Amino acid sequence: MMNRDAAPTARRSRLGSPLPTRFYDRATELVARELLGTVLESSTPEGITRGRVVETEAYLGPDDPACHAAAGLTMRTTHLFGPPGRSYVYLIYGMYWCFNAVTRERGHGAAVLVRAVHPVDGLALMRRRRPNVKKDRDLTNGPGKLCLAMGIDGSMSGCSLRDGPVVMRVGEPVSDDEVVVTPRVGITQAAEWPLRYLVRDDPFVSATPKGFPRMPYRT
DNA sequence: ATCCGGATCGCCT
DNA sequence: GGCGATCCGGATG
Repeated sequence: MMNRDAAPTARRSRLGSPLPTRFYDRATELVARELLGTVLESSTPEGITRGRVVETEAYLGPDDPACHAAAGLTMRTTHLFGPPGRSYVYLIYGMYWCFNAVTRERGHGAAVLVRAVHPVDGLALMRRRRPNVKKDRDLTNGPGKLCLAMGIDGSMSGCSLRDGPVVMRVGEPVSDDEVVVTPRVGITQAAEWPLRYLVRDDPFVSATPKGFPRMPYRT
């Protein structure tokens, strides 16, 4: 019983270094694009899981009506307004966690939501954490799903992504021609803004809603 | 394959 | 008081 579903086949190469803090202190759209191909790692008492990032969304800050920063600095958005290179993990719909990497300078309030990863390590642990999932592709093809599979929750919000327990590492780069851009999923404000980035043809990318335009990536 | 409602609760108006 | 940066299961075509 190996690879019961299609293909957890992301390259199992040497472990990359944690991304430097300056990686995050740039335009959020660029960080979202360049986060594709990096490796998200989570360490918990149960073990380590890793996944290759295959889908992200940029949330630009106070002038982006879909971004939590648009509501100003509140208790919940403390870490969103913190320094770049840290996690911002928040609860949605009262029951799911969403993982973000904070971008820009401290106090700006921008971040990149990781929407899907392709499992690289700890697949057995991911399956154990999601006992009702039948096909491996449903383990991590959504922002709430990947947090469940990787054991990421609010206690990890605000952690340094160089020190853990959640770490982002250098991975196999994704070329521009593999990147597809669409509007962001599940929002009503600024619903047309093309700020979702995904790796074309990766089976772990979440579903693109009907009617969404798909654009090539243009620098 | 696609659509729809229910779950569940912290946060903001 | 109402609404989410969602997920899942059940109904429908």
